[in-house]
Amino acid sequence: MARGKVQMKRIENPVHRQVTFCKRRAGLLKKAKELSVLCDAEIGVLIFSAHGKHYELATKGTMQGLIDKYMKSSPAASAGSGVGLGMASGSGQSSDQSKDPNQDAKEEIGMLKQEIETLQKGLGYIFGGGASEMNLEELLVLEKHLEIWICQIRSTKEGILKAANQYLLDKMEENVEFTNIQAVMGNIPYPLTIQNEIFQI
Amino acid sequence: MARGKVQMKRIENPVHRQVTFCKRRAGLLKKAKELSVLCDAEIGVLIFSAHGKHYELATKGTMQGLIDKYMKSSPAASAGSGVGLGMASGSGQSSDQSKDPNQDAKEEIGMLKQEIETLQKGLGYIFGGGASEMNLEELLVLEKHLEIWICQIRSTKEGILKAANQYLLDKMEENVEFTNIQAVMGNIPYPLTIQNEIFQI
DNA sequence: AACTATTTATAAGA
DNA sequence: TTCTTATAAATAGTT
Repeated sequence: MARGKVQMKRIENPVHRQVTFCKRRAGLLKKAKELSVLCDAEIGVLIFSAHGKHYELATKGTMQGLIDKYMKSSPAASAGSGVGLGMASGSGQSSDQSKDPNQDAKEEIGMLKQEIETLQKGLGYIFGGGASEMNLEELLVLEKHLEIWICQIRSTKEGILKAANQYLLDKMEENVEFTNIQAVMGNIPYPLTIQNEIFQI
Repeated sequence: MARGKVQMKRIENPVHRQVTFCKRRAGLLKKAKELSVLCDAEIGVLIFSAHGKHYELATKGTMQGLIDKYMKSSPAASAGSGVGLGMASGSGQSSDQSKDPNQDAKEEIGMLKQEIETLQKGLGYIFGGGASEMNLEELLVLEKHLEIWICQIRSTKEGILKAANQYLLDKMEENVEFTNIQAVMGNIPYPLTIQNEIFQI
């Protein structure tokens, strides 16, 4: 907000990001306190930095008290899908007569958030600690895996192209004409078995 | 903060207080989201108005998840995992007035679904489209990304090694002796900013 | 950590 | 309420 607009995306420069984190964290906590004082509201703020450090603010009482209050007034968010990594999308929307459409929306939002959390966990697992740093050894392992992965992709690509050629040759013998190679490619099924192996380190 | 300074004390005029509450609440949640996105932090905000209505925001996952995390790490410093792949989620949830709660909810659901789609795509590329297959074009895209990723890893590796060399040279000048190169490497921090880029296709 | 040039947030008024 | 606008605050980039 000064000397240039800032893009609303993760700041990639770690130093810059850390500085901004400090500044904006202070700003956020200040704003929270002000809102609490001015409007007589009870406010809790929890901040977990990407590196695991945490900061908190609770106006009027303790964070624990606030959490208790939240637990009581919140529609007990316990889902536990246990999706895994081969999940299907979409949200289960109960179609039977539900009383309050607003309540429905809230439930759906809760479910979606749960699903997002699961997905993020899956990705985080793959990338080894999410936004944290990797050490040299981990880098080497990752590099090796990526190399293997690329090899397999290239070989799969080759397989696809060969299959496509064969397909075309076969069809040519049958005197079938094609003008749309995309359509042909789309018709060729092929197994893609490479990925599931890669990241089971 | 405009057209006159405001005293930092409870606003006595109820109408004025309510208006300010609305405005500043929105501002606080916005700031929280921004901090989360810019600095890759996980943030939860709980607001209880004086009259008991409550509002909440949880970036990255659910408030429940955040609370669990908070409970575990308790008021003390500790290391967390913090996944985060560079996307933000969350939104304010209100229990009473907003311009149009129904519209808000719909928008939020749309955003969350969008986010899930993005995440699934990321996972899908890795694990092969959920259970489905990848077409040639997708393979090419993936190959390209992997190539870029490997390049970045190699450049990061190089950076680490250079830093390590420099570190050793510096220490040698100080006549410090090392027998454990691992320990030395472990002391060298470096940024690894590659992950968040890769799957933002 | 300080310092500004700017961008944001927002108090008051309509 | 919502929009507008003058002004206070926050803060990005620099030093």
